[in-house]
Amino acid sequence: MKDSRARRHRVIAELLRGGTLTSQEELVERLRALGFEVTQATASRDLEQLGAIKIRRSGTIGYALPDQLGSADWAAQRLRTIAREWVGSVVAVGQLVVLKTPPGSAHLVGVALDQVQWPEVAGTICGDDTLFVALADPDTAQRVADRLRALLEG
Amino acid sequence: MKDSRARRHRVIAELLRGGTLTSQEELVERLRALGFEVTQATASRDLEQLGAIKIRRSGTIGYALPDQLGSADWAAQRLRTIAREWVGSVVAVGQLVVLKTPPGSAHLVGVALDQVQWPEVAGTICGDDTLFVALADPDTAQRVADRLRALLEG
DNA sequence: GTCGAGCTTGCAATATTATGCAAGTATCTG
DNA sequence: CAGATACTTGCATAATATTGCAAGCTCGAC
Repeated sequence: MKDSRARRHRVIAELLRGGTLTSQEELVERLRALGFEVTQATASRDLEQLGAIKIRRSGTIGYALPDQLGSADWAAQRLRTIAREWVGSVVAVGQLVVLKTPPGSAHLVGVALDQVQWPEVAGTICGDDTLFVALADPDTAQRVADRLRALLEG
Repeated sequence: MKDSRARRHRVIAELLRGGTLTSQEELVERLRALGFEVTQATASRDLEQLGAIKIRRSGTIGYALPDQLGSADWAAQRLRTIAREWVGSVVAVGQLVVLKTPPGSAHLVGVALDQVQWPEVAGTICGDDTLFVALADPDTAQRVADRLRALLEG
């Protein structure tokens, strides 16, 4: 039984990538199905060693590797939740979209926006309560502003 | 008591940025000190709504906002842990550093490496069991390779 | 082989988190 | 204002996760 832990970790990393692990008990079961007999305590330690994080997105719980935070649906949901709570206004001006937030909260929105990785978005920069989103041209800015506004309502 | 939740969320976001929250109970206490009387149940829901994640780095538990994963010490520790387990060899060749990992695990290492954001590293690209790290020139490559090797031993 | 140091794991108990439900509040409609 | 609807929160409890400890391995030195 030499270094079964390394193999196990490799498998866990794949499972995490799959993105459907909702509890350590579930991980234990999945591992058992693959021939690894371990307990939940070990699962806990394994997840720590892999640097896995626990995230919750509207209702469901899950473990993930840090890089998966950019994964499309999770990022989109987060942007939606965050934007609804924190964004006061959305205005397209020239090639920019300007968002207003409560004081000190622009950064929060900026990060969520960065993480969805919309291809049109060249970059964002946050002040204290204001956020600039840089687009290629006024048309694109208009489109992105519309999409953001839709997000706030939908 | 109108929309105290929005204010509370703002405060929580700041506390998260501080980076020292280790449990929801602790969050409740910190909030109480700031004049917000809520229970752990609410703290749980608040953290979900903010999209906070739970991370563990060698020993300590903590909550964070997703963007803080890049934060220096956490990223460094993760790289170290990951590299030790997954990196087989480190070779500098010309302006590249080439890392070998077990099959399928290169990506894991690549992400950890991206996240530490070493300034010399121009970029990384991962195959299945191989990882190229691009540097400006052979000298830099040599230095980075050394640093990586030090990480594996230390 | 035998001993010891250093790891890994399970067990069991503790600690922490999540959530169904009901009560309390605000909001809207007429 | 009355009634309906939608949110937010606490309480209590269920569900999950973490950890001290002791047992069992592995490896290297003698």
